[in-house]
Amino acid sequence: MTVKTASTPERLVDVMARDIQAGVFTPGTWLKQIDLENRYGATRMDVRRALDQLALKRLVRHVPNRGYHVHALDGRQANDIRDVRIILETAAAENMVGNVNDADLDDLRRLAARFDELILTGTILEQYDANIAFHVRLLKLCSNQELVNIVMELRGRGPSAPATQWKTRARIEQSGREHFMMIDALAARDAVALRRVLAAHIRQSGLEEASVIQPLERKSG
Amino acid sequence: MTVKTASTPERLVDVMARDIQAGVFTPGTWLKQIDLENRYGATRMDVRRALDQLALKRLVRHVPNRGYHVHALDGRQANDIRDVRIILETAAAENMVGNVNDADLDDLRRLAARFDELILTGTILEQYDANIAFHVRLLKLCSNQELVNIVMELRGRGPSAPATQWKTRARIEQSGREHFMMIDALAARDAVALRRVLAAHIRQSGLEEASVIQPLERKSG
DNA sequence: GGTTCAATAATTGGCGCCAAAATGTTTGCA
DNA sequence: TGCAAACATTTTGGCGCCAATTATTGAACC
Repeated sequence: MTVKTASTPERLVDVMARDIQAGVFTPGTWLKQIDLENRYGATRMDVRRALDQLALKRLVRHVPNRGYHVHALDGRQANDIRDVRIILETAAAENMVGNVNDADLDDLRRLAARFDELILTGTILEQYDANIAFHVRLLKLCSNQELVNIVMELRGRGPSAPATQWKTRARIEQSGREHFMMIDALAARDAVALRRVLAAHIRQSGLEEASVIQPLERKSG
Repeated sequence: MTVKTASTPERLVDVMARDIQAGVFTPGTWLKQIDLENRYGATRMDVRRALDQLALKRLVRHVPNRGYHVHALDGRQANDIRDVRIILETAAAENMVGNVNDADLDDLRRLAARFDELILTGTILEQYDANIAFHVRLLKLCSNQELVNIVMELRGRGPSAPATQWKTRARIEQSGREHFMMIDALAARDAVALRRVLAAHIRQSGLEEASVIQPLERKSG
């Protein structure tokens, strides 16, 4: 009863990470190794290796002699991750504006349009994938590959699961609009505008709440 | 013939990572599993697990059926990592200035003084540890724990190995001075100055070359 | 004498089994 | 009937062995 087969065992971590992020396993769920090897058609050793790596990525938590369970990050961690993403992605904005060309813009318009289509017609998972595709393409404009890798990892760890992220139809439609606002800012080579849209998009709040560079929160007492 | 024993298998990755960063294994060296289990007194399974996690951290590279070898990052990666560190640590400067208190400053002065002592009397590894201790204490001033974690990881991955980092006595002495400059900036609650010193410290170059916020490099043609 | 090919030795990597621990269930007792 | 203790089942986790692949050595041939 294998739902998804990972062609290479190397990619099992990615498939599992995607399932966790997409909300297939809800936070707190205990991930039994037998279930996982059935579901993914993998050997026990591969499952254990993947679990270890997911624990290193903080996506799951390991309790000795009890197993692995999906890690639900508390509000503080979610806040911290979101702030780091804003720092990095807004820092990359200037670089992206400097690197973008017409072919990039065409690609991005196509991917943004596809996301908008799927708002109406697609499943949650399809929307998730289309959103990722857009953002990966966007990040590729940044010439700092390490920054891209870190942002991608944070995106996976943060509360970006569709289940928790796109709570309302209004919110997901707003995300679609923001995609086009990013493209417009890129086309205009307007780094400041791009930073504003990015920060707002990451905050998942209206533009009016977003400032370009916002100091981190103080230590909570 | 176990050189270092890892009390808990959980920490084997950390010990190995530290050895790689400290230059015990030079880049390119093939890490034979048998040698590793002898050196660290670990089982083969633990060694393999640690190797996998180090590969995930990009500290070693895996070649199927040939083994793992220490990964030497090219100049571009080193650049990218350094730039990300500058972005994150300078972004944290304001937060650190806002959080610091007198007890923190005392700790930092003590650790900075210890580093300076070890410049004269200590081994390279002792200097390495003292330097890490100072920077860990400094980073603890930042209330964003995720940012701290990422910076620590980058610090491990970057070209921060003593062998490559502190090429000259002049350079390591300059590092010691910069530690105190950071403390002075913190004591004065001067975030701008702290950013300048941090950026220069990470760049390992004189202050005159460092700007507060420097745009990332363009895509190289 | 140099090159190629084959046999040997060494190393990696996967697979499975079995012990230890924990959870859930049943049974006995007050 | 409620609680507690012992048993059975499930699940994790470690350990070792053996096959597959690669490096190395030696020999034969050109």
